Amino acid sequence: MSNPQFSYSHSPHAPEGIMAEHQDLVSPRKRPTQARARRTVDLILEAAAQILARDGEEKLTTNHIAERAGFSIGTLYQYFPNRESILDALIDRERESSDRRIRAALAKIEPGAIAETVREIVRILIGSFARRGRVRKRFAISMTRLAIARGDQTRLDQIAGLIIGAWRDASARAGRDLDDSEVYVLTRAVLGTLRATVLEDSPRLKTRAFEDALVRLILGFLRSPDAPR
Amino acid sequence: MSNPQFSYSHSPHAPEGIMAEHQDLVSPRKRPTQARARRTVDLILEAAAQILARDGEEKLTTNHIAERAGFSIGTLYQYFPNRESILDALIDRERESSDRRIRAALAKIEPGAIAETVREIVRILIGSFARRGRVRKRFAISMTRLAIARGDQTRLDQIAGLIIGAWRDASARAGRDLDDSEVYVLTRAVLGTLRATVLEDSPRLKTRAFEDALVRLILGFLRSPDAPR
Amino acid sequence: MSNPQFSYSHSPHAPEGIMAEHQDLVSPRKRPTQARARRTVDLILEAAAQILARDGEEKLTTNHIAERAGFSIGTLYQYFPNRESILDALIDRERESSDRRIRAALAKIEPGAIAETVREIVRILIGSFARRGRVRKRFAISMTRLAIARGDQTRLDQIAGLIIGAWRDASARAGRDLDDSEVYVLTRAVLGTLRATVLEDSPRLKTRAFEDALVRLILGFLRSPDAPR
Amino acid sequence: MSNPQFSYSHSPHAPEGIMAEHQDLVSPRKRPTQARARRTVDLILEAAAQILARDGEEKLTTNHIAERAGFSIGTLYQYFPNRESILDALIDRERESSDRRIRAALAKIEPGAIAETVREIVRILIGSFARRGRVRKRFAISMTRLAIARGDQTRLDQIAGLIIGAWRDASARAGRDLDDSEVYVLTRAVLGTLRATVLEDSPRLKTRAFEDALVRLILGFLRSPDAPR
DNA sequence: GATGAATGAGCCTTCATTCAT
DNA sequence: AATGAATGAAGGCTCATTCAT
Repeated sequence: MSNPQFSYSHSPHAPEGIMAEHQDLVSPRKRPTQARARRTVDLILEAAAQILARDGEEKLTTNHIAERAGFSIGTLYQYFPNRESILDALIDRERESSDRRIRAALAKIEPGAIAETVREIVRILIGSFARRGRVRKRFAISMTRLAIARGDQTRLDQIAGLIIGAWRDASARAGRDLDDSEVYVLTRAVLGTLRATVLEDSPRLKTRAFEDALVRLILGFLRSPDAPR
Repeated sequence: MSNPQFSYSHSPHAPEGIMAEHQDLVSPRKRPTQARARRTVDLILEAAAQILARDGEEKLTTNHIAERAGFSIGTLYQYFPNRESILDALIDRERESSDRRIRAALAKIEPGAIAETVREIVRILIGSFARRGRVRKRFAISMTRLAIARGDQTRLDQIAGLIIGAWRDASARAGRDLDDSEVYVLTRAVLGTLRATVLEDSPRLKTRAFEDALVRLILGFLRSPDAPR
Repeated sequence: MSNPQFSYSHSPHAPEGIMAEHQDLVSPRKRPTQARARRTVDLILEAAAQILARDGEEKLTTNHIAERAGFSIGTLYQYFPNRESILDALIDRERESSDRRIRAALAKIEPGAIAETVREIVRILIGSFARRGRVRKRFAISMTRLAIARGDQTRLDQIAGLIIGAWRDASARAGRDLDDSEVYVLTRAVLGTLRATVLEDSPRLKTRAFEDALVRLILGFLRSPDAPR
Repeated sequence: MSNPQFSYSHSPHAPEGIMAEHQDLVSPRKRPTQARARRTVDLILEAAAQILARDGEEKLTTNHIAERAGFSIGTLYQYFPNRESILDALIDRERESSDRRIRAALAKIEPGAIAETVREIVRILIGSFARRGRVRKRFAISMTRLAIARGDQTRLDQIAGLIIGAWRDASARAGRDLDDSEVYVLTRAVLGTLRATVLEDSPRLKTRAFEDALVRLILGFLRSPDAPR
């Protein structure tokens, strides 16, 4: 989370108690303690997401958001201290829902032949990116851009780490373990490919050939004879 | 080049003689004919690059550019029809200088063992991105974002294609050739990794371990037994 | 009315209840719902009218209007989507007040000898233009120019038509009726004369001789033996 | 001429010698004494006229004019002290050519029956306005607007006066002569009608019915029994 | 005589944010 | 709690005009 002290996402996993006790100048004007308030925040975020999807980033103004959400601009500022915080909350919301989906899928993988496990993982990742594309291409792209601009690793990267871990366990490999740089390169390679495919809006994403190539990339890397020199 | 008839980049490869005979009332802008004018254009682009590097994209306004360049806003608009065109010219300039460096380096590679060739290529690419990183991380990020937003594949992708080709020739491989999806994934993986490393401003970029891992990624992919399953 | 769905003139004839249910992101601007807002719109229009009168068309900039009205430029744009719409509203306002006055006067004419009726009408028209002249010659000129530039027939033309109709009824003429071209020429002649007199700022406008000449023009035309030649 | 001390029109009738001996701050930078200079001025005016006709008033900028004329902006300012003076010169040029045409046509009218004479005059006037429309509607409208904005009576009005005079002679009328107001109204009525027809871009202008109606307007006025009351 | 690079006030418009009601 | 009127810095851009070469 980019600013853990100031979260607007109401995910069941996000502890609500971290919030500051008293509000300084940058904090929200009002703490959404009541059910109605929570609903208002959701409506505002939903409006923002809609605008991002339908009209694009440049239309994502505070006034538009308030209007689309059906509130006055004043109300919006009662829940968010500034425009930035709305984007933050939006990104958090997105990331968390994405996280949940991937975690759930990973939990279902049964340990087995390494090739099978990798393919399963690849499918989950592709599905994760593809879903975004399905909902709203524009939204996905914008969210990615915003997250990157904010320096967010998009929790997917962490998850990618987990995947490596999962794979590590699943495999009964002989040779030495992957070192930091190798993990780093492998995750960036896979995620970078997926991101590029989404950004380019390539229809390849859902093809079998694409999946095969990604599997080949990972397995080839893992099975490669130890570091050349 | 986004607009071949109206380029501001003075690359030795760009024919200078295409100048239109007659400009109508809606044509972009005056073309810099005098030496002073040419220098002005360069100063403007340089100022834009500086702002991108030091202050970030959101400060890249026409007024700031003009100010930093030491000209009045009117002068800027004598040479660029609008803000967009400045970005275009900047991207062109960047891409061309990058292209030249990479091409020059590639030309020096001597055919040899595939592993060596791949390592050479990786070094060239890393060098290419490292230089960017050196100049200004922010600049690199912005340029990449701008190029992507414009649908530019950043000529690096084409070059990546060339690399694959070069590799193809260099190797006396038996098995079948790479198909489209495989080339796609391989280039995106390598470039994606490099980009991520720059964006994250990771010190890894210049380490031997990183280089090794990238080489392993490529060779592992190439040597992988044909399509799994 | 140039844009009947979005009128700023609070004429008693304009139904106020047409307000759109839902405005999308590109809709003009907020509609003045509160009393304060309504007053603001009026002040803005009043300021525009003043500037037109005192400083001329070229000073009629959005910034000047806002300043003279005593508001910030932002406020102006809360109620008008662009400069154009201010001019439109101004023209509407002018035309409606002019219409009302003329209609009211016409309603008072009692049927009688044609010569008397024509003279009454002429007096009403002169009065209508004279009032304009009183306010501000510059304003009148500008309004006329703007209205014409917009393709507006300035409702006066319609009214001129009504006059012809009224005259038609009033007279028990034998000969054939006026044809299109004749009506056209007669209205343009009368209105053209009045306009020229205002534009030239001629003191003639309020003289008896001028009134006589206009009456003579009209009666002469109407009584003229059928098609010459 | 709006500013007799500063004429750029090279009509054979306009005495060239009135020009000020030495140049003050507002005067042109250079007196076009040589043939080449005169040609330059003509080219500039011609360019301005073309832009007015093809692109409209809003494109009539000094830079555009210079460009279209094939000169640098600097050269333009060597012959005209400012934008205004170009418009003035343009209007003069137009008016003079129009004057000449009408005078020439009037000279050919042979004295005869009043009805015939009036019809001849009407035809000349219609032809004068129609020609404008034929060449470039936009140009005619713009010129008229510019002339009016400048308070020019467009010499046509004077000429209209001459026409009345001509008619006066031609007719062997009994009753009293026309008084000032009557002349004023009659000329404004005729000219106003013609102007309106051009501004409205009405196809009526060239019809026989229109001509008939105008004739009826004039004759009706002239034959009308003396001022009522 | 001619050029064209340079100027900068000023135009229209947007939008995040505040605050009185 | 909510409203929405008001704000004003800032952005992109135009164009008449000047002046060194």
